[in-house]
Amino acid sequence: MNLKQLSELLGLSQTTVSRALNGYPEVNEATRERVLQAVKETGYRPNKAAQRLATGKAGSIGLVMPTAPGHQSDVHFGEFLAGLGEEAVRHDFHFVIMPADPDDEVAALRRLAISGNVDALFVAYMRAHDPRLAMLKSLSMPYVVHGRSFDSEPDYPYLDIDNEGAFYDATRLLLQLGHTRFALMNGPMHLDFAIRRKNGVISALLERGLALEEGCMSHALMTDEQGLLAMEHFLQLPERPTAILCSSTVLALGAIRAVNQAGLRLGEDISLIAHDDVLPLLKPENFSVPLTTTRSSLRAAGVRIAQRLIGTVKHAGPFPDQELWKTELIVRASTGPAPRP
Amino acid sequence: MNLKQLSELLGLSQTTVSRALNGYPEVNEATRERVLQAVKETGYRPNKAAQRLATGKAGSIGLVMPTAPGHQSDVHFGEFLAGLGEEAVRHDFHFVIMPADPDDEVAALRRLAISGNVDALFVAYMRAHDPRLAMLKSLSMPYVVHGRSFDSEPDYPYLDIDNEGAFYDATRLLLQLGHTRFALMNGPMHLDFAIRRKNGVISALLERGLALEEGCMSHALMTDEQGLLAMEHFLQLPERPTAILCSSTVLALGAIRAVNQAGLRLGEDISLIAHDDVLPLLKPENFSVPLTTTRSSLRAAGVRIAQRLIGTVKHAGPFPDQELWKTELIVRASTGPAPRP
DNA sequence: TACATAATTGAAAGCGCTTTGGATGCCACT
DNA sequence: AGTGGCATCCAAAGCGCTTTCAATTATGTA
Repeated sequence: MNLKQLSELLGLSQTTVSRALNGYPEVNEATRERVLQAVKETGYRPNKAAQRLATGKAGSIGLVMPTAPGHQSDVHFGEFLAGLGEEAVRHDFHFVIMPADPDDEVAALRRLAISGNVDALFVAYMRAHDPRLAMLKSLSMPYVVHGRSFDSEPDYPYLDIDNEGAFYDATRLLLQLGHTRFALMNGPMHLDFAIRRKNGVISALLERGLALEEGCMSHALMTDEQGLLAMEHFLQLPERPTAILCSSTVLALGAIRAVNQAGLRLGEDISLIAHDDVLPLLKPENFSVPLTTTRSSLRAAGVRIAQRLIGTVKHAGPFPDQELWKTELIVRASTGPAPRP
Repeated sequence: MNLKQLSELLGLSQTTVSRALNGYPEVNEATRERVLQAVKETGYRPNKAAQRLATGKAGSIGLVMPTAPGHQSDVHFGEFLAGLGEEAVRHDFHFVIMPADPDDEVAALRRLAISGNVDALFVAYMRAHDPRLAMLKSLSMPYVVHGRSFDSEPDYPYLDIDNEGAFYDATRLLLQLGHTRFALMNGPMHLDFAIRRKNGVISALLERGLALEEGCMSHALMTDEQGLLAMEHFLQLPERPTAILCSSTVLALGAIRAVNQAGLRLGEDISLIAHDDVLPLLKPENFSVPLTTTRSSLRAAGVRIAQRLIGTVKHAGPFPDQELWKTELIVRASTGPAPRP
């Protein structure tokens, strides 16, 4: 069933039927009713590809999903997607997800943009110097970036959390508890948030004349295995750190396994603060020793970004171009006074 | 840059350029080279919406993502998606994901199908009596179902794992270890796999003249909270079960928390076997007491389903219509002899 | 009654691509 | 010279929708 058939069925022109369906005012209410009725009966749905071709809009936002045979799926991605979805469903938007090898990000994003399949783009996993930004700027298609690139003054639309502030505050808390030997378990070094978090830690330490030792920093994929390995490494150091900052509850999961295996007690021998993206599967309060965290909901960020993206496409704006969310510091049992030597 | 402009630039007709690009044989090799060269220089990309409109194909597979404001994101979904993506990227396919309220599944799926945005559909979370099947059958669009509906002889393309066999085997193992009091921690009752797993347990028990008590069965969302609650309930029963079968490592996560909180030892006081979807975040060997599991990779299923779907769209078939994968039973430390009373 | 105005509806031209059904020229073969 | 076959290329017709421009009818006003 297409427009032509439907209009013939109704004895109307395609023009009128189209207008009736799209809520144009210049069509008789009685006629509109008839059309709507016929749609119900026939189950007619406009062909999206044709709509897009005609209007240039198609009610979809595009994103690239990093993937590869060895590439481990990322709960963070899924959680963010849930947020996007929650908002998208309210506006009858959908996503076009282009899977791409992580090495092929820029090209994949460009393909997606030029394909004419999407109205707006979303980009995550920002790198310190992200080549995608230049491309996005040249594109004349709405986009929002999750995170920031470290380069320069950000002159692009983004939503980010105050990573530096979060880890600064967390470090301060540990300092106040008397800790002096710190370690940072971070995400991949090339990612923007990792750098900011590191800076937050360093600047808080600097205020007390402390520094983050080279060996007390790990940069790795945010998986629990990596958390385990990093913590094992930290625990073997001659001057074992007592305060651990951790970029994700996923890393913390492994880290804590290592702590337990070493026969140490979390919150006593070792204090740990993790960043909590509010993953349903890893609630900090459900850890055997509840985790002190810096918290910011990834899903909420997804919702918000979808709002901005969809709003922009629908010209429902204006939206603030740049948002920086504060995180919450929530103290639970994984932090305690520094142990006496 | 569109086809017309490109062809004018080259002094060729749109026809020839189109053919050159799509690998048709009736175009001079020299001409084809020129076209390809021009594409490189101009960065021309065909408009997908137009291609789809013209050909009816657009290189995309569609799926519905259940979501709602309260709806917790599901790691299983993300993991499966990773599998789909891994295969899709090899064929330059993408997904169209339509987020939909779980109550609106059928309608959402229909919208997606009729939208003309996708070449094939994927459907998961099969229900015992799934209304989507009838719709899919009426649609004349390729699809593959993950799981089966319980209704009747399955006459539709599916990929499923042998849920009944898996839980039958798991139960047998526990029986051999001398257990007599069983409990089943299952997924939502209306889902097909939950019923099959239950049947597997029941039939193994029946062979020994045992039955699954009513109070020893829980049906709930597969979250760790629900696992905790269910296990707490089991542990309070007057005749406490000693053998637990568990539909997911996610449930097991919570269940084990409950076991620990009750001061019981996994693998001694309580034996537990969980089904393992091979989620990177929940490796059974990483649990404090490594988990005995029935294993089948969700991601591998995603890869395979994408293969079948894409293959069908590309007429690269034929593919077996129905696949039933055996699961592996992997014995680790969470199972042990039944405790002496 | 005559004419301007508003309310409805339609015909047809795109949107950017694929594909059918010819053209055209060139060669080999009778 | 006449014929058929090949290799190349092109004009134009769609695919299913939106939107411009114009036509038609109904309504109100002088």
